Amino acid sequence: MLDPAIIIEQSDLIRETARKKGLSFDLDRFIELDTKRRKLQVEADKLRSQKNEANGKIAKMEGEERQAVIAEMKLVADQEKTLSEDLREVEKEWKILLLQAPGLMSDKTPEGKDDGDNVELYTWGKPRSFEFEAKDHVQLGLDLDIIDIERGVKIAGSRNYFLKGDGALLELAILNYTLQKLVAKGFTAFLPPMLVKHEAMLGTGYFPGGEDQAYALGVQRPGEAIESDDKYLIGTSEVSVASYHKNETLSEEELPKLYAGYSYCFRREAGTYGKDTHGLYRIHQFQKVEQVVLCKNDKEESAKMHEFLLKNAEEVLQDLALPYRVVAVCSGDMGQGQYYKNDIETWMPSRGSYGETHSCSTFLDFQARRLNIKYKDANGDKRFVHTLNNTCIASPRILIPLLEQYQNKDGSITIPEVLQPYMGGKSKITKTI
RNA sequence: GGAGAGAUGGCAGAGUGGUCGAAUGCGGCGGUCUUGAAAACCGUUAGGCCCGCAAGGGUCUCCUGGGUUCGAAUCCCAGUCUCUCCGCCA
Repeated sequence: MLDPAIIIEQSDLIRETARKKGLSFDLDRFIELDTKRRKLQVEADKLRSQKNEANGKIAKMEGEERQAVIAEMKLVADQEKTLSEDLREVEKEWKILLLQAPGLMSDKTPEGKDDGDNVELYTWGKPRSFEFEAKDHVQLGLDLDIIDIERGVKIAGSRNYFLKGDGALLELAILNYTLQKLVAKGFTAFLPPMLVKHEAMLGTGYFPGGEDQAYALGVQRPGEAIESDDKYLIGTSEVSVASYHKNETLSEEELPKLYAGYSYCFRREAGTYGKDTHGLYRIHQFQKVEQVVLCKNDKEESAKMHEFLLKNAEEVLQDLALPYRVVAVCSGDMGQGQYYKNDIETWMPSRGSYGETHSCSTFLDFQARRLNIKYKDANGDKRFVHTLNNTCIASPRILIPLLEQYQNKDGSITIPEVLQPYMGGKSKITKTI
């Protein structure tokens, strides 16, 4: 959410930002409503003030005089009621629009329409060249009996899978390794709720707009029965962890908060029919270790944190010796609330390209305003924190490059050294039976 | 799932229709005293919105949303959450 004052005062900038991000935001309507809202509030406040003044007096009056004033105030109360209703109506629409206003955008963000316009900043590592015919992760998983997509689909529908045996253990190893690494860097580990209230989705900026992508429990959809739970499955632990301090005022000394959320993530992937249907790339359920940061309301500070989060994720890929590149996400591929965003794309041999595995975002105070998370600064003033987040590892997508890059000619998979302690010391995944 | 109790400021806790945004205590902050500290004493100590260059003023908020009333922390309705007891259960 933007500071409403900014929308009014810098309307040209906001209009431009909405255009660049490809968002529709009815700025003119917002300004119109804002003007109306102020006017109505001034009038309503005046009538309320009249009422309050009379209330004190009526208590002390008696007889006819009292009855006369009460009769008079009855009229004022009626007027006030009508006016308040109008005000409430206007505010309602005003708030809905405010939630749709685009967050500010960094100068560093390249302008573009979609992910095709993202700009590569640098690469790390070299894709492996195979001296034998390499398999893709689906074939490897099937042959080693560690990934079972067919049965996953049988049980849970399209875009579902089982991880099995060493496949299951490997995923846990990667996640555990990553979490430990973050904890060693000062992060606090979180196992957050995966089922959250509407306000958490709203506060982090996924709603309104992203309702299609979230699994909802007990919420009425067209043609479906109504149930009483109004709960949503998170698409990322960012939703729960960033909301952790909702409606709280922190002290400046305790910032930055470095949080590592570990959870399953659920995504409906609506509107992606036919896209990335092969293998474990685009699926409905995965596990992720997410970095979430709350820091001071200072662009330099959040830029520093952004760099920090990016490097943490890169380190994990470097530990795993997986080649990757970092891109600057362009305006059109960025979310409503994001100020600056980098994706890390890891080399995936079977795709013959880099595929998105991480997403690092700076929000400034966009989320903090919605979540009402403040801190008291050195002057004693209350300010909204800045929030950031970045994937540290997400699996099973990361298994795609991992399995494919680490495969051997005999069909076995070498387990990266850093993961071996998390796999009971095992160094290879081989065919069992 | 059944029965009951409750939700008030940072915390504890009064207040059951009329100057109540709210007593009191604790905590926090500032000060007096002190070589320093403690104790004691004095003062101060919520947030949102609106008007205003500012000083300042108005308004809203006692879980949330409606309602009754000239007037609601207090009365009514709905919802949420917490606690206790019983049942069920990973």
